[in-house]
Amino acid sequence: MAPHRLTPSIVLDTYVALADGASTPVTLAALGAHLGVDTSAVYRHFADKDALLAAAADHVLAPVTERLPTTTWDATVRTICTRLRRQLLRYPTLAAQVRSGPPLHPNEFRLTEALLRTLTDAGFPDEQAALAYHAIIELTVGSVALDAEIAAQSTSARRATYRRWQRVYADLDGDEFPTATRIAQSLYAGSADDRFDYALAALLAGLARP
Amino acid sequence: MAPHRLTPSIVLDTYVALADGASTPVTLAALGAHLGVDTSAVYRHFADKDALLAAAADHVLAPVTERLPTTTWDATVRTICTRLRRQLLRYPTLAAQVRSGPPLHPNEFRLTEALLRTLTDAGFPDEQAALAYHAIIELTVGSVALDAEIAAQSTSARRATYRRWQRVYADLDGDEFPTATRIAQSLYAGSADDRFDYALAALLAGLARP
DNA sequence: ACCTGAACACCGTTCAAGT
DNA sequence: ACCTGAACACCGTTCAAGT
Repeated sequence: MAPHRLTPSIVLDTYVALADGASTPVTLAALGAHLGVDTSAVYRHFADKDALLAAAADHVLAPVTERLPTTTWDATVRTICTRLRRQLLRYPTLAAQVRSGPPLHPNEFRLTEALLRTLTDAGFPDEQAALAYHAIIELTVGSVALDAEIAAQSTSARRATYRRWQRVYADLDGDEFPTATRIAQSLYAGSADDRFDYALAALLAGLARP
Repeated sequence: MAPHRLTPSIVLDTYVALADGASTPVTLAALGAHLGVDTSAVYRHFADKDALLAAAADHVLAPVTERLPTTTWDATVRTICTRLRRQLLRYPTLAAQVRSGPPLHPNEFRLTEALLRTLTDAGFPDEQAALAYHAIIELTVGSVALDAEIAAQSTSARRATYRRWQRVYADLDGDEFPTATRIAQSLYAGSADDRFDYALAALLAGLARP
């Protein structure tokens, strides 16, 4: 069925397709099955699974820096971060790879350049641009780690989960947890994307006025 | 050697001790060996490894809310976040557990209450307190996911790693990456803790002045 | 009642043998 | 030159058998 003549890019594309929306790691067995090839054949083209994951993770970041808006600096930053978050939430098993190390691949370099360029063009001195870059990346990439598990669920399942958590807080002992019980219905309100947007807006506002 | 009479808290304490500073998952085999007990004996006291991890993660958060300062609201928030980050960096294999779900254990409830209480006392309306809480947690817990791998290294090894990364950016093609190459020496400057403090201060400033 | 020990399923990885 | 297939190490989990 599938071609028995592998190339790195065929392996990569197939792996990315399998990782799309996958909340548990994609095994090499699954990859081999979809390629119509023995599990071990992949080792001809990638040193190990980690190398394949790294390549796949960078592959998925390509859309992040395409055709960026040039209206205001914070609109550009928000676009980059929203796209980055979106891609990482779509490929949760690759997001771990992006978190684990610094951006040392082509599309990650482009992402870094775009953010740094936007910040320095906006008037941030070099050192503050670097600190702002780190802050923005920590919030954006970090937020994915918190939201990934829930993002994989359907919209209705997600809302039900959030409601369940709200109830847990509402049902706590009011003497020990007066604030949590009182504002339980405000916790996990709206979507995770909304909460991220709010956090990013606050961070950018704070970075601009130190 | 070790007692063959297990209790949940003996299992828990031993597991936490093994997880201290461990950058790779602590296996049940390692736990059994240190307890002087067969691997499978743990299943008498915890449903599975996930339950053990959850209990260990919460156990480690106990110091976060002890004797909090009551000077200013942002000093309190910073103390909570610094302690939380510190504990999660110390136990990287448990940090993943904290990230994966919402705070639904005793010490996590205390942490949530302390943050929400501090924010509402500072004058944040309920809805904004909840959004601020989520933003603060995303940055703090998320930052650990990015810094954990490096934090496990010794100070000198860490500095060498940062210098290596700076050189990678400095050596990029200057035409395609003009900004990254120019400010390469400002990237990964100082410690990860410094960069986190900067990010948290900016976030808190932005949250206070929406 | 609690632990042991063998067994199983799963997964990444290696390597000699095939074509 | 490239893939197959068997084998290995590792890890979480189950369960009948021991005491």
